[in-house]
Amino acid sequence: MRIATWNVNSLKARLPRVEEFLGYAEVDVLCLQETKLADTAFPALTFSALGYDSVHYGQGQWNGVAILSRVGIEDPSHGFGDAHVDPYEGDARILAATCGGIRVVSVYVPNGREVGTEFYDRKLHWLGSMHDWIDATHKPTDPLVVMGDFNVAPEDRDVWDPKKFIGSTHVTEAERKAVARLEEWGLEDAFRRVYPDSDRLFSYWDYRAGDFHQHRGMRIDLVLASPPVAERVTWAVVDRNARKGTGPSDHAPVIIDLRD
DNA sequence: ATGGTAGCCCTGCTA
Repeated sequence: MRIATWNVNSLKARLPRVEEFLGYAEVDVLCLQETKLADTAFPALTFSALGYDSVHYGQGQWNGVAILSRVGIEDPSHGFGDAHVDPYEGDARILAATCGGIRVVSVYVPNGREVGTEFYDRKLHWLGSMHDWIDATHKPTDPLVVMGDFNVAPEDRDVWDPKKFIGSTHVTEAERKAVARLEEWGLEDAFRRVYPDSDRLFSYWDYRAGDFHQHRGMRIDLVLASPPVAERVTWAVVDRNARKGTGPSDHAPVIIDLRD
């Protein structure tokens, strides 16, 4: 079983690239973030024609998350539920569904903008609420994968130049602790399981200043898997070709293979 | 000092 996550930075602008990706990548499950579409504009029929069932949780102009699957898609749900505060209430940032026996969660964590702003504080709050929601509704023994754009680089080796990021969002102790808390709960960074000793393996490159071609990137798109899923991981890759060519997203897909 | 690009829609805001 092959699963993948991709922040597409507008599915309307990126649909040809997503169709192309589905044509060669042989993914069974694909989580999308930043579709920037209303649910009524989501191209479910296009995906259906390619063999994928899909669910979408969108709001229109911003955010928006989706799950595509060719191994079934059941019991979709979105948001944290009434028991947990969503400091970005109204934003379409989290969607879950069961695909091929795994509870799959597609997440788009708030960016945080700048340290010291209310946006940064709400990002940390949002990550805390996601932890509490996961803890209240799942068990580490469940087959669970939480994947998407976390807007956090877990370690210094996950950014192109740690010195350049001092004082910036995505790398602060508090953000990293929020991700580490998910790992303490039982989720494992599936990409790191395959590449425990590698550095500078990025999933995002700013559009500006030729960052992609200068290898100035960050690894902020994560696949966090519970033990029953993590122990099935056989392979992982960032599809850097999807970041090249005409009209790419600023993120590349992260692909994880699981043994059956 | 604050660039550089892309995508959205109130050609400014968000990333």
